[in-house]
Amino acid sequence: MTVGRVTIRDVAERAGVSTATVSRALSGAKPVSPAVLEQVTRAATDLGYSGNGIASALRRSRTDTVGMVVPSIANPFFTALVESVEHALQQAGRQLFLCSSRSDPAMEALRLRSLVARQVDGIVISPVHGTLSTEAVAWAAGQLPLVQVDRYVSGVTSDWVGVDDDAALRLVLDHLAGRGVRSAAFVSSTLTNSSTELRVAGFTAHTGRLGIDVAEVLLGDYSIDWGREATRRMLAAGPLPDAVVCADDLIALGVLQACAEAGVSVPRDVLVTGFDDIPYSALSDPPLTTVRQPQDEIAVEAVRLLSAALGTSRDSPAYTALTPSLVVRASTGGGSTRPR
Amino acid sequence: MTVGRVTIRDVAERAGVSTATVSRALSGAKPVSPAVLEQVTRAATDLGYSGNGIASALRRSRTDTVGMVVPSIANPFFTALVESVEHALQQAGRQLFLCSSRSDPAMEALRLRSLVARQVDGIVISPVHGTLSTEAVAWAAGQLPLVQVDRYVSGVTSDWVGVDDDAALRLVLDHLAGRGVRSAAFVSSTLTNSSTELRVAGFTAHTGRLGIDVAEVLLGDYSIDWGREATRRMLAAGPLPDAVVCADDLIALGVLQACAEAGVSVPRDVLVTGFDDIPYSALSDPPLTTVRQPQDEIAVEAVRLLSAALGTSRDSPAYTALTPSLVVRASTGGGSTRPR
DNA sequence: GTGAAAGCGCTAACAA
DNA sequence: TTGTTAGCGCTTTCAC
Repeated sequence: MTVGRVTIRDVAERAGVSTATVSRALSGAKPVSPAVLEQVTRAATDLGYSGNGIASALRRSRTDTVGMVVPSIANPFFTALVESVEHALQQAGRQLFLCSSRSDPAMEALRLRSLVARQVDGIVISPVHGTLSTEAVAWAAGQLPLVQVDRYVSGVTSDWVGVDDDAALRLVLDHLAGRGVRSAAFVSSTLTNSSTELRVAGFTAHTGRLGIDVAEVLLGDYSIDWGREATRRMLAAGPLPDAVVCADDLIALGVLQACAEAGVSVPRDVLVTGFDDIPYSALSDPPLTTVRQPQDEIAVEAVRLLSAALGTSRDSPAYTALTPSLVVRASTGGGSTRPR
Repeated sequence: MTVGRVTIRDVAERAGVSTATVSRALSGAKPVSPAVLEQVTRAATDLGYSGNGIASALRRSRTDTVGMVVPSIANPFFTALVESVEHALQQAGRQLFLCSSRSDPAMEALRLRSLVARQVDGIVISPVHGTLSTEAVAWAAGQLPLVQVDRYVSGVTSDWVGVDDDAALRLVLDHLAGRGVRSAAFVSSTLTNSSTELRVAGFTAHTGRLGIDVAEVLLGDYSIDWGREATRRMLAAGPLPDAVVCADDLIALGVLQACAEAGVSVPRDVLVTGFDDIPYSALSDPPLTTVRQPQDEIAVEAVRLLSAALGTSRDSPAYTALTPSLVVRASTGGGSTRPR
């Protein structure tokens, strides 16, 4: 039911003061005499006054709201990141306006335009695409403070916070080498964003360093379906390598499922690793060895950078790569150092 | 970098017309001569004009934005629902402002106040608590159109869309009875919201009808951890019943994990069922028999009801319970009707 | 089809 | 400490 909205004037009249005083009393921005404060508070609650954030935002030209754009909210990695960011913002008295770009650069551009039009104070974004996202992200970064997380597009002057992908692949491949792996395939998304590129590069570099044979590099998208599909293709083409390294946990879960369907035993016949450590990676059959991202730290750092940017005009951009860790589970033979 | 914002006046000056004309040209609300349209469009793009949604919202007193409040965005059921709602809204030219209440009524009240202050056009909410959420939800429903989804609080005059929980439990228990189950436990969240209550009631009613012995009803929260914990308690207390019925998939995944740890075989020693059909329920060990919610339909109907409410002042509230379906997987012995 | 002008609800100078 | 006043940027009558 839409009731005729009660405005600050109604409260002012009832309290017998000016609207300015009501504003000051309710916001607590300027001192107000105790008696008046009492009057105003009474009047406001009596009338059920709840303020008009739009009018306030227009006048103050700030909304105390930060926009966040992620490629997907169905991916548990991003939902965890979103929760962390929301939590960090709350400490700073800000709200989060969340948008999903559905891995579509056009949708992403739309979301960015809309966030800028809505005058959010800043933006946290994990861009969809390494190049197709550039224009929109660069434009938005020119309008207001913007921090990229997890992924970044090149050619945009903005802060970035994410994980050290090279270090992550080093952890994974050192671990696999220790398990006696001599050949490995990499299942990833298409090379359309920075972290994917860095992971593929890391895979190539560290297999090279360790003398592990690169059986195959399959590029699709970050989904369970793609992991399943990629595995079917590999199985159709011949025997699997010693290990299948995946660029995220969803892909790895799909790989595990396809292996189970095909009667391929993990870890006996093949070792499988994921990336992100989403909650479900501990529950699969077998549980998944994976790279844990410090998403809480990523979120805190992103919010810190944004808050800093809200004050100053422009510092030189900060690129912060946080250190990942390896979670060893049964999909690579578990915690014991049993040789294969 | 915050550039001095370009306003409608800048565009008007450059195009040599009035601000009114610019507004009409850009919004397409009123007809404008082709020549002027061209001029204005040029000027706008030249200057990189992007409009001020706040000012527009204040003037038009509508934001074309709908707020959504869910208990958790970590729960895949809610993220799927959110994606569906977002998609449905997009068709209607509206945006979604998403908030998580983190299963906390106080946080929920905060979010609702904030959404109302931000003048969203309407609200879609899945309330945290059957009684503790009432005040805030009722207040918000008094301010603007509001639709409850999945769960509802009693005592609030608003539309509701969800699933028929009684029918769902009938599906589950008929299936289990067909598998020869004579005793069953129910693992759920505490009875603090409508759908939980209805699921427990459905469990009680249909076990009674089928002559299935109710071994235990354990109440905690909707999480993997609680499912694991509840199972450990049952195992500590004695042998498990023939089946463990869970109020959602997260709980069921926890139950499966605890069974695996304890060396209890599913489905040989015990049958397990979930609720929601989240993506990971097909990937667990064993894959989970579960109730599929028609979340796309729920979302579409919720948005339809909201759109209707935006026009009219008040219809009598609609309670829409959609029909669920059963997805049979290995955790209850799979699709075959192999008797136990 | 276009312009002038009023004003959405609020807050920040500036006076008093 | 409080009131008066002037807008924030936009849309929308109301004239022309």
